[in-house]
Amino acid sequence: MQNVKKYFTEGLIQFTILLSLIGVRVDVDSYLNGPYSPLEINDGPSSAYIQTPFHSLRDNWDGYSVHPKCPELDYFFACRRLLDEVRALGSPIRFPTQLSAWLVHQVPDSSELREPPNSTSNSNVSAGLLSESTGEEANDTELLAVDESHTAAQLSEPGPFPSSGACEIPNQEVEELKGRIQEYGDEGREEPVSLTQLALSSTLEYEGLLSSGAPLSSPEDHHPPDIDQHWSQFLSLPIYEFDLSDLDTDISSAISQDVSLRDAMVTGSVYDMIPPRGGVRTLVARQPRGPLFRLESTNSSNLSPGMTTGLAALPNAAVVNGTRNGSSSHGALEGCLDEAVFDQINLLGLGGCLETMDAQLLGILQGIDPRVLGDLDSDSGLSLESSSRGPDSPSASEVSSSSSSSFFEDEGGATGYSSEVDSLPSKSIANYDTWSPVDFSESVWHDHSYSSAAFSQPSATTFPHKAIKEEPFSDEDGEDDEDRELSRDELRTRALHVPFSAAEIVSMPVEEFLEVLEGRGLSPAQVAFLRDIRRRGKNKLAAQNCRKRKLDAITGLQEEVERLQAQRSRLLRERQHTAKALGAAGQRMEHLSRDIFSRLRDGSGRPLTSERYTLQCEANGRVVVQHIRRPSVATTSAGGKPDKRKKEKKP
DNA sequence: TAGAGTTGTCATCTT
DNA sequence: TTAAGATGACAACTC
Repeated sequence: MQNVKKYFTEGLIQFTILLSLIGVRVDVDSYLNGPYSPLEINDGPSSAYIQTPFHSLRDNWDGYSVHPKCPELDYFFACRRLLDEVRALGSPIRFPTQLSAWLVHQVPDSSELREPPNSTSNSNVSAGLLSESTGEEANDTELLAVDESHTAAQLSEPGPFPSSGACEIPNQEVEELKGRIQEYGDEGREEPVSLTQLALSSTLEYEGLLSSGAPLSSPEDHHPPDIDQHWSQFLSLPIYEFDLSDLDTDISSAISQDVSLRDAMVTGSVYDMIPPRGGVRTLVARQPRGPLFRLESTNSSNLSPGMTTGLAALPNAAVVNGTRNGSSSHGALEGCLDEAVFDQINLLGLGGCLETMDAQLLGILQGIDPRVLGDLDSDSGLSLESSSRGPDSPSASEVSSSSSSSFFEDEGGATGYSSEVDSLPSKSIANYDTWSPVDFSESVWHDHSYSSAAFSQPSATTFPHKAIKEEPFSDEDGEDDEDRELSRDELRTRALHVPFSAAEIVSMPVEEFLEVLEGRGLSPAQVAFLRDIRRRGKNKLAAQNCRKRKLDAITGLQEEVERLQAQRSRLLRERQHTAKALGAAGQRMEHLSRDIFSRLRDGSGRPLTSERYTLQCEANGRVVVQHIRRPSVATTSAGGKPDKRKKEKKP
């Protein structure tokens, strides 16, 4: 209340002084009804424009003077500052910025603030203002003194500037302002919603805040919930809301896109089920992803016997646990996983008999659509090329012929269409059973660090190789089918009578591999060959992983680009919205100016016109009526100098 | 048949 | 020093 009295007293004194200086008569009694009446009429020169920075005005928000340490000079500096600002308010371009300073705090109308600050409301407000102004001019003489006091008090209400987030206004003042706005609105001349849109001081300032990333003051501490909501919707929060919403969006989109990505570049999740060796599970480089499991679980219902055999070779616990672990982070896929697990368990039940698989089951294998096998191969991290090397593959004969021609033929370039995994049920396995003292079923589960899909596929090596040899995948020439199913290294392995398959050589731990090299009495050629096989196999997987990572990176960057584009478009919309709000505020300011001028009278009792006078808002919320000095009237400006000095000295 | 995509391999570098 | 992994480049192949 002391602040109110202070402003009242100061305003009244200034008002009286200024009136005496310019000779404008104002019905002072009307202002005595209101608590605030710092309406001043300044007739001083306004040639110079001085920009008033927001930060320099912060000391005035709570009614403090410019120099709180010098109370005795408050009045002097306040008046001087007031006059300076009045002079500085000559540029109409600048007024919107100052306008926002006080309009921000007079907006709060609960009913209106709940409206989203959309362009529709702005346009409506603008239209309403225009229509009101026309009708109001005709009713100038009917205005009441009480209304004048309210209007003047409303305009003179001291308030914070938006540069600090407009959070300093007390709730009491907010409520008071609400009442005034409502009272003013009851006259059918106001739509506070337009003022709420002035929360943005200017588009540039808003962009500056956005670009600088400076957190806008949270309105939560001082504003009613409706104001908070409005602010969060309209002003600063978009920055954070963008991020959060975009983050959510990105996550969801990333997941959805991940599905397609995984489908496009499926890797062998089957191998994630490989039980750990020595209790350490390291085959997790190919992360078990939801879409991958979904894909496999979906396919599990249509699993071919080939897949069945592959899964059958997996220990039950390993399959279940591996699947569970892999799906731990994909709760939404658990249903599919359960289905997949049950399918796999069922298949495992079948797989238990696979060790004694006979020609009857292999006959089923013959009925497998090669494309299905190809899909299974594609699901593995390692390309098995079975899809391209099916019985119907046109290149099969070529590979077969080339590979059968010479095992030591130097095949430069890509030989990626040789199937190593398909070669597993091959002669090398037979040789392995004959030669290798190492338990193959154990070596298959060697948990090598590199995530190979292909080398867990050796579960297929649990096939009775004899049966496979007896029952090739194709009913065509059996020998050619076998050969073309073998990779180059596998064929070489067979040729060299190496007691290991290429898959084993690659998948076995380095210690074991060294033991093989040293303890087998292999010839130097065989040793070099085994090293080459191992190197190529590992490099093949490394290349696959590398490509997968590259694709992931590309996908991630694409998602980032999409997210940033969406954010940019949203910011552009916000800027448009802000520009509209600013325009509406300007129209409203014009309307209010006309309203005030229609209530003011000069010394001869004539109403003030906007052509001769202009309203300027000060930092402390006071409104000053300033006489417009036209450049053409040079003598007037010369004569105005003494007035200015007088005004400056008067206080 | 040209071109894009896939895959294996090699060479090289880094860890 | 060696093994393993990562990655660019190339070639073969498929579609």
